[in-house]
Amino acid sequence: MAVKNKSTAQKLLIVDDHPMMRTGLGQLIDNEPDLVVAAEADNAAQAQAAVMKQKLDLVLLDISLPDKNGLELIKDLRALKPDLAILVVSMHDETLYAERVLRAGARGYIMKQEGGKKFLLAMRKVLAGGIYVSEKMASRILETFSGQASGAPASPVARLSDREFEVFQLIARGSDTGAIAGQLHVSVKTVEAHRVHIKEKLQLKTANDLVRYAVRWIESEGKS
Amino acid sequence: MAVKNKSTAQKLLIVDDHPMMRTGLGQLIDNEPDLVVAAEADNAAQAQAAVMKQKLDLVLLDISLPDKNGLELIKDLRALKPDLAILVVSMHDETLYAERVLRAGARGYIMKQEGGKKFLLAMRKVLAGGIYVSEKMASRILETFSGQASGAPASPVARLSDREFEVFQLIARGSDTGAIAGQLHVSVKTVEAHRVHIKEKLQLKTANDLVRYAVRWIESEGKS
DNA sequence: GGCAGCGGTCAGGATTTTCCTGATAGTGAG
DNA sequence: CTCACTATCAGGAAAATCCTGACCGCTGCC
Repeated sequence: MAVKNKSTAQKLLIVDDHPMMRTGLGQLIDNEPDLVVAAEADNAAQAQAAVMKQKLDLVLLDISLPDKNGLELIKDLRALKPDLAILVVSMHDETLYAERVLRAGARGYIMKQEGGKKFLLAMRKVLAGGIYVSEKMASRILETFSGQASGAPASPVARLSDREFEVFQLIARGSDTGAIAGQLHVSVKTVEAHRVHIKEKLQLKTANDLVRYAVRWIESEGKS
Repeated sequence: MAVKNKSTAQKLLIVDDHPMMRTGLGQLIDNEPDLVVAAEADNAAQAQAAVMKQKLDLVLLDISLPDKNGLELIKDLRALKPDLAILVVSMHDETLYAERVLRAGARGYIMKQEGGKKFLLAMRKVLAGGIYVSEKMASRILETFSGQASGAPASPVARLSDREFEVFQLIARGSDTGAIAGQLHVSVKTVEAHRVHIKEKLQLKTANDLVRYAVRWIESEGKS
C-alpha cells in the first residue's frame, strides 16, 4: 500500500458483493496518492452503516446487490447524505440503467468492462462535482432532454402519447399486435403505426427490442 | 509483486472481461508463492490464443464473455488441450450453471461472491486434479446421480440442452433469429428448431412469450 | 382564417419471421 | 439394437413487420 497524506486524500467507499472486484478497485485506488479506500461493503446494509459512521467523499456502488435493489440504495443514501457523490459501477449495459441511475441521484455510471484509466477519470470527475457517463450515453441523454424545457425529469416513456402508451403497456403484458388491435377495437395497421412511433420515441430498432424494453420498463416501474 | 521461483510455480490464465476483476484475482494469485498469472484475456478469442501459445496449468474462466458463450469456450479449450484444468468463475448462481459447466468439461465452479480463501482452495483443488464445487452443489449433484432429484423442482430453464440454453440467452439479449444463426454459425432453420424446443420445454405459445420469458429470466438470474 | 404540426386512423405491397411438417445423423441408456 | 434426445437443415404456408403514403380532427400561431 502506498503511503498517503491521510488528511487530504479523498475517502472512498467500495460497495460490491464480489470480493475480488473490491480488491481490484482497491488496488487501483491505492496506487493514487490522492485517493484512499476508507471502507468496503458487500451489501446495502453495510453500505448504509459505513456512510453513517464516517465522512466520505465518494461511493463506488455496484447496483447488483444481494439484499437490496441498487436504485433503492442510491435514494436511501441520498436521503441520508444529500451531498454524497455516488458513482455507479455496473456490468450491465449502460443504455438500460444509466438514465435511471442518474435520476435516482447518482452522479455517474461506468461499466465494469472499462479499464483503470477510465475508472480514475470517472472518479475524479464525480469528485470534482461533475457527472460521468460514456460519450455515447451523454449525447443520447442530451438528445432526450433537448426536446423539453428545464428540470422535469423525463423518462422517454413519458413522451409517448396516451394511445401509444396504452399500446406500450399491452406489449409489455405480452399481447401480440393482433390481440392489441382487438382490445383497442382498431385495425392491426393502426397498432403497427403506433408501434413505429413508439420505437422512434424510444430509439429502438427492432420489434424485439421493443418487447424487451417494454417488459423491463413494466417490471421496474411497477415497484418503485 | 512477490518474487517467485518461475520454474515451479503453476501458470494460470485469467479470462474475464472486467479489468478490475482481473486485477483482483491477479493480486490474490501474486501473493501466493506457488502460483503465477501467465496471461490474461478479456474475450474468448484471446483466451484461445493464450492457451495455444504457452503451456498452462489452470484457466480461471468467467463464463460471461462478450464474444462467445462460456460453455462453448470450455468445449473448445478442451478440444485443443484435453488435459487443461478449467475453473469457472461466475457471478451467476451455481444451481443454474454448475452442472452444465462440469458436463462441458470444466473441473470447478466458484462464485464471485466468494472470498480469497475459497478461491485459493478451489484453485489448488483443481490444480491437484480434483473437482471443486460448493458443499451445497456437491451434495445436490450427488443426489441427482443417485436416483431422484430432490423435492425442489428446478427451474424449467435447467431442462434446456446446452445449445438451447445458448439460444435462449441470446434471445434474452435481444438478438433476432438471424443474428443468433450468424453468431452460432448455423442456419436460421436450426435456430428456429431450437426455439420450438425451448418453447415446448418452457410451455410457451408464441414468439413474444418466449422473448418476454427470456428477458424476465435474465433479469432475475443474471446476464451474459 | 389559414396553415403547420401532431395524434389517431388505415391500406397496399415488399420483406422477414414464425410456424408446421418432415428428414438425417450422432450419442447415450437400457 | 432400439429408443429417446440432440443438433442440424429444408420447403412451404401463415403471420408479423417494415415502408410508403394517405385522410381527418384538433391545437396553436401569425
